[in-house]
Amino acid sequence: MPAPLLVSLDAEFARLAGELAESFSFNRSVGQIYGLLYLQESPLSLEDIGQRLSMSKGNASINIRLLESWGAVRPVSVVGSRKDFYEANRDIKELALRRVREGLTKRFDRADEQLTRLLKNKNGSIPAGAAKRVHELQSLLSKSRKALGFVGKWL
Amino acid sequence: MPAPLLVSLDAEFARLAGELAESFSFNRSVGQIYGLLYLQESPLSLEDIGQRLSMSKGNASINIRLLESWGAVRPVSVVGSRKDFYEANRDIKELALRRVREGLTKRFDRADEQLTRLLKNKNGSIPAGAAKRVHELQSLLSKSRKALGFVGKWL
DNA sequence: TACATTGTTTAGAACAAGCTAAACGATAAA
DNA sequence: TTTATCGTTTAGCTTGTTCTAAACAATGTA
Repeated sequence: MPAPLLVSLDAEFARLAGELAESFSFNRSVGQIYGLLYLQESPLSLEDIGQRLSMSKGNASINIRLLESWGAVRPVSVVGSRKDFYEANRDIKELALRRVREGLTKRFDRADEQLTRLLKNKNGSIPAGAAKRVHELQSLLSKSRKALGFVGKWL
Repeated sequence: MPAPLLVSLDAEFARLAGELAESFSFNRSVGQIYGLLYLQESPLSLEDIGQRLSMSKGNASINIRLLESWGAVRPVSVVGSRKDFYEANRDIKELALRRVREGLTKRFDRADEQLTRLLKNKNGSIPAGAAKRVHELQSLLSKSRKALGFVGKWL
């Protein structure tokens, strides 16, 4: 299938959003969907989304629920229609900050916990140097967790 | 192959590092290699690394060069041996900050550039609302780029 | 020079992610 | 109740990534 010669602003914008999403290790579809909704004046249905982005409704369904779970899109009811409509939460700053904070907090906590367990399990058979380095790591984790509270302060 | 009952601190720590790396969308091997080197008292050769982590030397070679390109490990010469030896750069804070800053700067710049080109190409056929939103985006990008200069200030 | 030792590259196997199309299930309308 | 219209789930295809094993290249040594 040859690429279309003239694409709409929406489609092109969604394409870019898909690429950007991929560069952040999201999948392409969530980026395209969010990008499409970001520009709309009014909410779109799943069917709209699938058609405009040439993607299956199954795929649209899965990824719109992902976006919903992050608070990146909101379901909107439309009178006279049984369909689900969605609109974008355009506060990207707030969205991104929350996601970064939550994601990092979770991983830092998990890492800290695992290191503590490791030290406990191997207790007695740990070379002094290694123990020191693990503790340095935990100290960095602790500082990082605290610093997360200030993320976005300059935005 | 059954999992060994008693694993060394090194091996277990490398395993955790591999998992953590995966959670940050690196590959497992770079995490394991860096984790292994992080704890060592003295540099290890490629062969050492492959053996201790049960990975092929080809894989070790590729990923150690990746780590080297990030400044996460340093090659160290050892007198009396032809082998390449490596030690970890343990300044994780500096490593992570630089990587985050560089990665984000690159992506922000690219996105900004693409948006500008988009507006130019589609000029005339852009709804007012859409144009406003694209400009809001660019404004956020600009602020974010400036904020990157302050990342890590609280660490 | 011939050989041994080391790192790199390559071919392909194994695996994981993402997507489509179709089956399915639920719900509202007739 | 039957039918039509939706969203969700599933099975399987495609694609990209990661890894191993083996071939290869480079370099030092005898």
